[in-house]
Amino acid sequence: MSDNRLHIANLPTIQRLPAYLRELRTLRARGEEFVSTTYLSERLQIIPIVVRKDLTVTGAVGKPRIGFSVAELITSIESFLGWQQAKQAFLLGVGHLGTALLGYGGFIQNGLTIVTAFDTNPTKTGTTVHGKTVHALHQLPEMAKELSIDVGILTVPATAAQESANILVRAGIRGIWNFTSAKLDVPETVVCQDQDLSEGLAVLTTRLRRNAEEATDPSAPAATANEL
Amino acid sequence: MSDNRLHIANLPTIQRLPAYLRELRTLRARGEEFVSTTYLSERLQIIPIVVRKDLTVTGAVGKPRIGFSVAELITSIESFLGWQQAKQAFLLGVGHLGTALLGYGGFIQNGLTIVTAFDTNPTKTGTTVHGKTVHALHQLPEMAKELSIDVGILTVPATAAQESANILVRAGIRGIWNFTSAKLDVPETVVCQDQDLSEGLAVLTTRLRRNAEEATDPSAPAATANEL
DNA sequence: TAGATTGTTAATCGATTAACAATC
DNA sequence: TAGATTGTTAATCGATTAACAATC
Repeated sequence: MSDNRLHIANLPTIQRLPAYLRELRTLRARGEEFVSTTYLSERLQIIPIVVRKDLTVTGAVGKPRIGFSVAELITSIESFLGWQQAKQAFLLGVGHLGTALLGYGGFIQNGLTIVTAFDTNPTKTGTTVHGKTVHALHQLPEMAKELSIDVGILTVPATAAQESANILVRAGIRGIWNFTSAKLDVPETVVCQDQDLSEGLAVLTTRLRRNAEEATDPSAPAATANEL
Repeated sequence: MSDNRLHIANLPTIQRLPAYLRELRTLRARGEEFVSTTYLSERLQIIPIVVRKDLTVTGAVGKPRIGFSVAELITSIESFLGWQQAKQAFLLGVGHLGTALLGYGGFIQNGLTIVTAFDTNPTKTGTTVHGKTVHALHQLPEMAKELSIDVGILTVPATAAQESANILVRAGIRGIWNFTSAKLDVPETVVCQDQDLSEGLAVLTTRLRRNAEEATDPSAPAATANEL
């Protein structure tokens, strides 16, 4: 078990970190200097020991009896997530969802700046959506060379997803945030993160069905927080 | 270990089911009658044994040497997820994201129909967005009584999220799909599914950071599919 | 029959939870 | 000092993976 293990955090932990960060920023805005895992636990409905384990992973160190420095904890989490310096992103596909993401202001706090958008539709190229110019897709390689782009956000139709991903890969982009339902083939050097709404919907409807079954059959075991 | 356990599937399995379903529908459209787990495994980049375990959970039964009936497998997954008969949904908050979801055609295939939308902004109420009328929020309780609504989709600002959730709960809605970053308090009888973009972004940026570290330090252990 | 595929049982692995020691 | 909180080590639990038997 080498030291390298230290920097391998588990997936659930990583997914919980943004929630801590949000709460911590609220505390900072209120001028709070210290925070305990007990407090975070209650606010976020996560059991205390999980909070403690999660924070440990980020390298944050607390003071017994006092808790964690809010400012230090924010820095620890941000640096762990790589959110300290904003990643530059291209958005591909200015449809409904692409437009919504262009207008979403929250990404800046989460270390992501959408630099500009691309589309193949000539009625869209040249227009400005939420303050960002929409360029023709064929301009992407050239613009990627000039700007230093880390991430491509894919909001194109599923049928155009692989082709768009190929363009991003060829342009040297290292990360793809894939909002389409297509399963993409990318080289190992490129990270592809699927953001599939149907996953969340599947969990919701399954939980609904289970809840309904419990209501009609009280002998059925209730799902624990861990199960669903 | 009672028989009831059979209907408790694990979360990762549930999240993978929509991908199988999508692939199966493509096969059905092509007129394919049977499919093997080997095929699904290759198409979706999921190892065969996981596919087999996942399909077992839905109650589907295959034929050795032949595979699963595409039609039966679709039915098994749909019924497991509760996607056979579409759930009726109200959407609250017709901003960028709400508008995008109203315009998204894919929900129907995933057992969800957005019946109508609500907003507090008088410039929006009365208008039609992607074919759906936007009603004033105060009309919600009355309309929920008339229509049989299963799910509320929350795309309001985070600051209005709890208040909106309260309205939904009072109107008797049993499931909330929460697209805001607010952590909601709801009764145990109500299922609240958080759909938080920042979780996915956290995973993406952490994987990017790790990939970059591996590139500079080849001795660092590569993350397995399981880790991230 | 041979072999591809399903389905089950056991082993491994990792994440969660519990217990408790350390500390300010 | 007493006690709340951190941090670590061990135990439990569940999901993944492996091995293999069953079957058409």
